[in-house]
Formats: sequence, C-alpha cells, structure tokens
Amino acid sequence: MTNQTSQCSIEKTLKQISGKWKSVIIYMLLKHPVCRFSELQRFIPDCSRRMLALQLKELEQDGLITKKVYPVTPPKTEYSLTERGKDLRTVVEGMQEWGKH
Amino acid sequence: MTNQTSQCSIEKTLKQISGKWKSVIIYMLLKHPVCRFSELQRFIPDCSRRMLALQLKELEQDGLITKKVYPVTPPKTEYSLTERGKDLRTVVEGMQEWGKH
DNA sequence: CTGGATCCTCAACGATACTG
DNA sequence: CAGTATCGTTGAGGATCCAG
Repeated sequence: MTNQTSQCSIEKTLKQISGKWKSVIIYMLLKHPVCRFSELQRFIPDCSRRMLALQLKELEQDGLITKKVYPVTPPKTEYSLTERGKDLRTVVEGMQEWGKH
Repeated sequence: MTNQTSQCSIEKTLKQISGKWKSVIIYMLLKHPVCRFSELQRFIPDCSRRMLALQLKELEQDGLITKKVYPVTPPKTEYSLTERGKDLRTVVEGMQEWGKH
C-alpha cells in the first residue's frame, strides 16, 4: 500500500505557466510589481500584443495576476501579481538563473 | 543607458523543459536517480511510450540527462540526470510544491 | 491605449502497429 | 525490453484588421 501513485503536482503547475510568455510575464511583474499593458509590451518586445493580452487573461482567470482598470480615456490598466502568483517566485527566478547558464 | 533590455533567460529554460512531460521526468529522476525506461513508464503512466522516448531523447540531446545502454538481450537502459539536469532541482521541486497548492 | 475578432499555419501530441 | 515508423488530429500561436 505504498503511495506509489505518481504523487506529482507538476502537471497542474505546468498547465498554468506553460504558455509561451506566462513565466516571463510573471518574472517581469516580480521585478516591476505594477505594470501597465504597454509597459509589459516594452519589457517583452518579442511577445505580440495579441499574445500578451491572451496570456494576461489566462493568468488572471487562473488567479495568478490581478487587473485594475481605470475608467479613463484613453484606457489605462494595471497588472500585478496575486499572492498565489508571487508564490511562483522560486520557480520563475530559478528558471531565470538556470537559463543564464 | 539602463540595461532595460529584457535580460530574460527564461525563454531559453522554457525551450528545454516545456515539453509536456520533461519536467515530470526530471522530477522522477531526482527522486529515483537511476531509472530504466520501463520504470519511468510506471512512474508516469499517463505518458505514452512514444512520448516518453521522444522527450527522453530531447532531454539527452540538450544535455540534461544521460543514457546508458547495456548491450544485453533483452535490451536494458538506464537514465540519470547530468549535473546540468540536477541544477533544475530548485525549479522542478518548486513546481511540485506550488502545484500541491 | 487596451484590447477583441478572424483566419491560418505548423508543430506538438495521440493512437496504433512494427522491430532488434 | 526499449524503442521506431506512420498517420491523423488539435490547438497554440502568428498576422492582420477592427473597436471602445
């Protein structure tokens, strides 16, 4: 009766951060706790506007980031990490360090 | 002249571990340092044989794992992490912890 | 400025069968 | 036992245009 069942939660984590830009977005929000959409665009120039919006929406739906919309013209939004999102610091910074080689 | 260029190595890390089962394989090899192909199959039952072989091959090509083949019949192989692979411990275990919620 | 809607492509992945 | 070969599907992501 050993609990040899894979006992692996990695798959769930992967589902939430495996988007092409999600972990980068989280990383940027760790370094810059409050970001406008256009700021994130500048921080991640290789990510298209469409993809940025898409990944931000998914991250928000998964409860990793919060979106604050100011009802002004032109529109202004601010993104920041939830606590749950901040908890990914270890993972995301680990990826950054490892990638530096 | 602030080094505002994204300075982000995460994308490279992502390229190497973003396969559907790669991080799980690494996790299993952290817990079981030497594994045969069939052992990994048992540890990760949701991963098909084809995918397992594929991801193992890519991990090997990227220098994250080592494959040892015994020239016997029937064939016997053993997989283990390289140092580079072991360096992912922080990331992979972080994913596991975070996923546990 | 911050998105959404549409269309399209390609590579990741699954299912199945075969092999030394 | 430890893979490879082949075929088919799907959905993530790119390009472009539209909108409040």
